[in-house]
Formats: sequence, C-alpha cells, structure tokens
Amino acid sequence: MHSYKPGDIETKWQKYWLENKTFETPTDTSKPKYYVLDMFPYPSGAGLHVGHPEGYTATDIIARYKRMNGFNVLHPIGWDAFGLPAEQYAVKTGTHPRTTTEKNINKFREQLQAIGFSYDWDREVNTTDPDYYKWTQWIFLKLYEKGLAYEDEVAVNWCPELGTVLANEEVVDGKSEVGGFPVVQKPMRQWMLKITEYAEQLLEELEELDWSESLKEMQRNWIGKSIGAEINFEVSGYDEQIKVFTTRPDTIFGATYMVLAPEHHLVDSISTDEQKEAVEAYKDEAAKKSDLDRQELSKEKTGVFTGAYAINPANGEKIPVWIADYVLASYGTGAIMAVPGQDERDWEFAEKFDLPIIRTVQPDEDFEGKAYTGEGPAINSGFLNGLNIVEAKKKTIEWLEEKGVGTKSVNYKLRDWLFSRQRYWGEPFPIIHVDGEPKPLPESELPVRLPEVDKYEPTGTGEPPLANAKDWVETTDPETGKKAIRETNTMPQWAGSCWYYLRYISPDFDGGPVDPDYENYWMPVDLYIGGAEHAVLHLLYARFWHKVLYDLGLVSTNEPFQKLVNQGMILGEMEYTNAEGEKLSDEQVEKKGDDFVLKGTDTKVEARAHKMSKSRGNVINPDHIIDEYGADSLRLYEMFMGPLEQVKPWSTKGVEGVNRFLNRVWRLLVDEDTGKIHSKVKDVEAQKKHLKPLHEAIKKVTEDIEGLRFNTAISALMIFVNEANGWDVVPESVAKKFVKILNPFAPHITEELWRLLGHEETLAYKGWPEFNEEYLKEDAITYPVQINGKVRANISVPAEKAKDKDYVLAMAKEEEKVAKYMADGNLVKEIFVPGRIVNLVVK
RNA sequence: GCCAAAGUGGCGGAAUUGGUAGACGCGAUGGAUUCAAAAUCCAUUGAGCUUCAACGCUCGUGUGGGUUCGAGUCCCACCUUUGGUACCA
Repeated sequence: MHSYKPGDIETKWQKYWLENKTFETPTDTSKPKYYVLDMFPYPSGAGLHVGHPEGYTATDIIARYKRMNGFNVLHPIGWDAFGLPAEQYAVKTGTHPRTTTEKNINKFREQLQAIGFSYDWDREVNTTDPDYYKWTQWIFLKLYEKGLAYEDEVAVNWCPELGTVLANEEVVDGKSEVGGFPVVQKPMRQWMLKITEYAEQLLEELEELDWSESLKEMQRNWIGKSIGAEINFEVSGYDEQIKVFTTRPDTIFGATYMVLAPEHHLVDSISTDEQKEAVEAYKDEAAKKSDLDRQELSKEKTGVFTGAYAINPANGEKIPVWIADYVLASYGTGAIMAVPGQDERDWEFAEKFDLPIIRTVQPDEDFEGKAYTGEGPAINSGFLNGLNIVEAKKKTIEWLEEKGVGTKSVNYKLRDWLFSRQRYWGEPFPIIHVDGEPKPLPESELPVRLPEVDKYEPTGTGEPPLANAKDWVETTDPETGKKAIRETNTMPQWAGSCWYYLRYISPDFDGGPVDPDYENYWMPVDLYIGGAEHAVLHLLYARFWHKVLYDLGLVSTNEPFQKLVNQGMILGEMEYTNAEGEKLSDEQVEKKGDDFVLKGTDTKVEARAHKMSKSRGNVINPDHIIDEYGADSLRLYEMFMGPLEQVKPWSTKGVEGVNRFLNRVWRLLVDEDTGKIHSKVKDVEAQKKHLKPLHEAIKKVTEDIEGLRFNTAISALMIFVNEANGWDVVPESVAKKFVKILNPFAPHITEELWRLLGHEETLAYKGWPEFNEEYLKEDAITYPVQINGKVRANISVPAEKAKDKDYVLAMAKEEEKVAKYMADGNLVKEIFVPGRIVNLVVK
C-alpha cells in the first residue's frame, strides 16, 4: 500500500530543503524584493504552542507564494532570548541562563523545522549572542550621544519579590505581570530613553502605515496627545506661580480651586503653618501607597487644603489651593485648575470638600447630571459669554497670551521609557561610571559581555545581580586609565527586539548593525505578522529606535513595518460546563432557545472556549498534531479555522477534516497500489470541464492569498478536488497547476507529488499559474426571478443574451410560476441587474 | 466609565459595489462496502407548515425601528461578547 504517509514525506522534504539550502535568501538585488517577517519567539521551556504556527504559517504561505511569483524573498527567524524565565530558573537551580536558553532554542528550531517553514536558517539571530548584542549596545551609545538616554532618580515600580524594577506595562492591577507579586513605588537611579521627543512623529507617521485602524488607535491612545493651554496662577502672598495644563481653557471662569499633586515642588513652600501637619501627613500617606492602593481607593477622592490661595487670572478671585492624589505628578505640570462645573473628577472633589461650583457652559435643558462636559454656550464667563467651546478656547488663549499669563500647549500621555532592569540575563550597558559620572565606553570596547556570576539573585538592596561580579564591576576607564565602575543594570527585554528585523538583512556584517547596501534593498518590511499583545509596546519602541536610526542616516525608511497584521488567539476546544464548573460531554448537552441546557432539562450550561492554559488542561501541543496528522494538516487546519485576525477555538476534529482533504488529493493523483502517478492522470489536452474548475480555483486562491484570506483559499482548493474526483481522466497539465497552487499551504505533499509527476527539482521556485478569464465564462447564466423581492423562479439564459434586458425580462415573464403571480396584480416596476437578478414589482 | 472590533445553523465559518443567506469544513442521520470494525464512497442535514409525492408556502443573520423594488450588508436606538484603557486635567 502506498497511501498518504505524511511522516515519511515530511521528514524527507525537510531534510532536502535544509541540505540543498532551498530557501537561502538571494543576494542579487536585481529582482523585486519581498520581506516577510514573523515576530520572533521567546524560546520558553514549554516549547512551541499552537498559537505560534498560526502567524508563522500565514507568513510562510506568503513567502512561498511570492517566491513562485518571482520575488526575492527574505523570510527569517530568530530568538528573543533574554528574559525572566531563564533567569528565575537559574536562581532556583544554578543553571546558567545561557545553557537553558540554548537548549530551548534547539527545541524550538527543531519544532519549527518540523512544520516545514521556509526560513533561511543561515540568518538566525539570537539577542543573547554577544555578536548580536554588541550592536544593541552600539545603538544605545548612539541614543546616548544624541542625548536620548539619560539617568534619572525616578519613582519606579519596585517588586520586592522579583527583586527588580518593572516597567509600567509589566504591572497589571498593581501586581507584577509575571508572578502576580505586589509592586510598590520606590525612587531609584535608572536609565531612561527619551521616547517623548518622538511623540509627535510616532503619532503623525502612523497615518501612512498599512495597519489595522484599531491597532493605530491603540497607539494613538497610548501616545495620548491633547491640545490645550498652560496657564500661570499667582499664589497670593508669595512670589510663586502655579503652572497648570488644561484642555479646557474656556472654562477658566469656573476654576474655583486648584489642586497640586502631593509630590509637586511648591507644596512645601506654600503650605501655611496651620496646614503643614495635615499636608505632611497626606504626603506621607500618598508616598506609601502602591499602585494597587491608589486604584482601589480611587473611588473615594481624598485631599488636603494647603492654606494657600491662588489668583484666578480671569476674574481676580482668590481660590484655595489643595493637594490631592487624583492629580498625577507625572502628567502635564502636576497641577490643575479645578473646574467642577465641567469636570466630573473636580465635581466629585468639590462636592466632598464643599468647594464652590460654577457652571460656565450652559447645559441642554434636559440635562440632569452633575459636571457638564458637553457642547453649549459659555455662561458666567465675562467676555466669553455666548461663545461655543471652540470659539471660547481660541479667545481665551488669545487673551492669556496677550496678558502674558498663559500660552497654547500640547501634552502627551506618553512618558519616557524606563530602560533599566535589575537583572542578570539582559544586555549590559556600555557605560562606566568615573568619579560618579556616567561615561560611555568607546565603540572598540564592544561588546561588553555578561560576566560569569555565582548567583543570579539581586543583592537584596535593589543592587542588580551584576553587582556581585566584583572583578567585572571594578574596571578602568580605557581612555584615562582612571578607576571606573561598570553600570550594573541591564537593558529590558524590549531592547533586542527593537532592531532585530535589521540584523536579518546582513547577520554577519561587522561594520554596523546593518549593511547599508542591503538595508536599502530590503527595507521596509513588507509584511509583519504577530500577536496583538505587542500592539503597543514592542511596536512603539521599535518604531522609536527606527526613527532615531533614520535620523542618524543608518536606515533608509522612517518606518520599519509597512504592513502589519495581528493574528487572533487560538483558544482551547469548546467546552460545556455546569454551574459547578464541571465539564460535560457533548452528548449531555442540547440547544434550547438561545441557551445550551442539560439534555431534557432547563438547567443552563455554559458553552465557550477558554484560553489555553496548563491549569485548565486544554493546551494543544503541535508535536502531537504533527505525529498524528502531519505538518501539512496542521498548517492547513490553522489556516482553515477562520480569518487570520480573529480569535477562534481549536478543534481537533477540524484537523481530521483537512487531513481527509489531503488524503483525497493524494488518491486523486497517486495509485495506492503502485505508489506511482495514477493511470487516470494523462498527458491529454484539458477540456473546458477541467479548465473551468481549475481556473476558478487559481483565481480564488491567488486573490485570497493576496488578501490574507487563507480560509477561503483552502475552501476553493477543496471545491476543486471535490470536482476533480468525479473525472475519469485528469489532464497532467491540470494536475500540475493544482499542485502548484496547493504548495504554499501544504509544501511537503506537493513537493512529493511534483516529484512523482516527473520533476527532479524543488517546486519552490516554479512559476505561479495565471488564471484565464476565458475559461471562467459560463455558457448560460441563471437569473433568479423575484416577485416583490422574493425569489419565485429561476431562468436560464444563454450567455450571449445575458445582458439583454428586454430578452431576459421577456423570458422571465414567460415562466409559468412568474406568470401566475403576475396575473394577481398589475406590474408596476421591473428591475433588471445584468448578470444578477430580475425583480418584478406587482400590485 | 471611555475607545475599538464583533454578534449568521448543533459547531468553525462563507456571502463582490445592497441582488438566490448558510460556500467549504466539522458534527449528525440514513445507505453502500466489510464476518465485523476502521478507512472510503453515496444521499440528507436552518426551523416549521402543506402534500401520497413532486411542487409549494411561512419564518429566519443579537433586539426594536427605518430607508429601498430588494437589507446579513446602509441609517437610528438598544442588548451582549471580546480586546484595549483607566483619576492623563
């Protein structure tokens, strides 16, 4: 028997591709290029899960399709291999993270190769390789030289359990994203990157990118641009001013009090003696609060009066100055003018502390709420009265500027990027401290390698693990010979992934991060696919670095990723659970109305698919799927499940379905007794009945690949095979074209079939078939005939008469059933849509 | 709360610019093959009504309205789910 045996075929071709370097990236730059990139994985100990191959199969299909269309394709993979898990494992077991990482990478590589991805394996990059992080450090030096990297004493998210500082995005609900440990605020010396300097560009240049609107919107929200004014308020009795930022300068007449963040620099100097004690107590309280506390207590506003008064420049009124933690030190100027009439937070605060409220915008008549934030004419606002918000804003700003007490201003939510971590397993900074001042190392000192250490824990005082490596820390300044101390922080995991797409272009280049000649050819990335979890951070950070490199003249494009798609998460199998959370089998459950119920009862049952997780026990291991059904089936199923970007539940039954399809393909072309090409595959001229389904498939598959609609492309391939299975003879030319268009989806079986069809060379570079509209034409067109919008009959019209309105309408009216309906009333309207439909309106 | 996306059979999902809703696959039912099973092949499969049967009819794309000869698709209001965000002045 020579039935379809994916195991044999797949290992054979994977070996062939590797040995022959089939997917080596071409180095000639004469042909059009296509750079198709995957988000490289963190090689975890758990190995690949079924989520990885989803995006990877999509890009692989594109890569293979583009090669067959004559493009030079760059399709690389690598490892984002710095990271906390390997370090935590090292803390526990003493195993060097390098050892763990290497082992995991080998496992990942093996798994990826077993799925038949057409990566150029000579271009792997590994962020933990000194030859790679040399250039990460080099880019950091450039950032430093440009003044974009600086040290600062900042309140950071300190996680005592992990012994490290976390970035805001690594803190979820006041706990560490990894491990769920409590996080507190602690001031520490840290490296920062001035991403805020690029805020406007990062926002503006989103426009030209071919990214989903929702993704762009997420980045816009993260950057959080707001336009308004800065206004100075004199403090009564002091030679001080409080500067505030507001998006609603038009409401200034309603500013009845002011609030400073507890950390504001003027708090101490303006507090009166009577209030000093209360102010100090409040400050202490606020400082102790963790993020979690601030959020939990956020429902109830708190604050303390400083005893000081400011002068509202609009009307000269004395207004009290308070401190409250609902005003953030890190946004705007750390102080606000409170306008309770038009701001919900201020209203709440004013109500609680009995502060005056003045409306300065006339609410709609039926408005019943408290603070009014909608449109309306200005009231109680002196010279602004009657103006709408936009006009009033403009006029206020003009007035402020004239008086010299304020100016138009723009603010961003985006903060500078906290760029250091107290960890071992990360890139060391190319920085030494001489006489207490930071100093960059010269390029010739790169890479600064990670030292060997005995233990991987932080010192406990917050000193990073590298501080334990005394011999390494204590060094000399190569320029002056002075004693120096190395920086012991390391870079965050994001660093390596900020520029890896450039390294693939020239992985061995030693004159810089990327060879300019090839950079110019390959950039930008034409298609980038990865998980939505990186929608904001990785993509924002990478864009930032890229723009810096662009400004330095090191890259030729201002944006790295032209088109970007997020694949949707794959959930576990659909599960039915009762109120107690116990799993039920399909047989125990039925649908009743809108709900699922326990069979024969009214007891509702929850029916849904859950995120895959070890604790739930619903994790699907791709290795098992490959063992059972083969890599081609895995690939095909992952693409057939549904639209790439959508979240969708896994179904192993579905894998069986596509596996059956591949079996049908095999039996269509191979004689299972001999293992040779089936005798019904003949070198004869193809007829219309063969060519029509074939070209329909070619057309649909081509268009759907271009549009990343792989699920419907596969459906078209299935339709062709269902049709072809009914043929007595399969023309060889038709068989070959079909094998070609199936190839990007199921590369192993198609290589094998191509070989059986008598070819020695790989199919990977054979031309993609073109479809011919001629073959798609129908001999006869079927028109549905509607009476008052309901289909009552179908008529068949010869193709050459199909566009002839009079002819088609006449045909329609002759139809017996149609005539019957027409007899019941008068024909008032005839609608004829060529090639589509006939509708007769009868009354 | 705010922002964004999405609601279609038992399930995953199809459906050009508004033009026959349910392609393709899973599951299910019946049949063929088999000593039997697996595999394979054939047929049926949105719900309901009528009929000996064929034909036919009614309803049906989250809910309620609207526009149109015609709405899954467009407009208005609402409900639900998912993702993001969270005192950002």
